[in-house]
Amino acid sequence: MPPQPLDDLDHHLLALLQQDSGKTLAALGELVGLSPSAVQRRITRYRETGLITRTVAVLDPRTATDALLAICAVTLDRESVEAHEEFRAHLLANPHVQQLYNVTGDHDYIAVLATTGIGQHRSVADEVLKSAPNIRRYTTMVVLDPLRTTLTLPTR
Amino acid sequence: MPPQPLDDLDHHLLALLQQDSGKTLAALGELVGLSPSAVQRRITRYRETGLITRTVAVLDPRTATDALLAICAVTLDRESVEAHEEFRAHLLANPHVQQLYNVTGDHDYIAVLATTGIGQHRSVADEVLKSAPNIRRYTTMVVLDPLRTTLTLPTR
DNA sequence: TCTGAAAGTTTTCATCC
DNA sequence: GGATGAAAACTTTCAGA
Repeated sequence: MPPQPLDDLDHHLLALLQQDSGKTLAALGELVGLSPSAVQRRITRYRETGLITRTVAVLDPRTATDALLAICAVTLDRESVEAHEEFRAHLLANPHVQQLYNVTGDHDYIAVLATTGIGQHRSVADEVLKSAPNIRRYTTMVVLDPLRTTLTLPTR
Repeated sequence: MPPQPLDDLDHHLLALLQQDSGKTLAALGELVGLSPSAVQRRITRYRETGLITRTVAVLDPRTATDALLAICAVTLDRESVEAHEEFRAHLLANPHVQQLYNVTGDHDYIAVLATTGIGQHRSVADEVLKSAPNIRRYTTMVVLDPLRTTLTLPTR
């Protein structure tokens, strides 16, 4: 799948779709200056090339049933490939791991845990972190306010 | 807007919609055991109550034009309300700030910066962090691998 | 009050130019 | 890239449980 070069209209469309994918092809076309069929062709291409992986509904963490977010910085006690693989598999198996990043610096991983409250957080943290293999240490930061939560990526 | 209690069907629907909002009402109805119109009524309610804030297209950070993610932990040098307000406004004004959380612990904020490469990252980091008000210190962790990037929240 | 079904409208999809 | 017709989806309305 050759990652075709994007033109100005693509950048514009992708920005719009990342803000709101519920617009009709006609509405999108009006905004970017294309016919609905041209918009449709481009969106189909984004999907086929894997640029757009999925479209999802976003819940408001402030409205959602007492959503509790926590950010964990994790350092492994071994740097072997197997240790990392084990750790990743363990965390990715848990649906409460909303995000997981392998990062540079003092920590190896940053994980975002999403639960419905402090009670659930405790049990998930126990299961996900305490029982995870190869962890040297971890720090948990409870989210007091999710000021912005998007997955928007710039395309240029 | 009364945050109406959710029943089992609501939990099921919300989980499905957070995974893929592209399904048709008929397909969703089949999965949860409701008619398309009943499904639509519920989804409309989620939107009206603000539980679902938007539906968006998700770009693959690995496929997207050399997307570079970085996670910054920020500590402010003053704990005044004004200092926090200033800092938040400054960061939220920048579209490259993909996520921003106010957290407990040694740091005050965790920010996720999304750029198209190290060059853009430098300029954004300069603009967003160096010129931000009230920052005592910050640490930047470059994302080597975005193993999971969702905004999925559990509803129970 | 919520569900299911049907009618009317809009959007999407596929093929054409 | 634009346009058209067919298919599909969504929205609204209404009657029943």
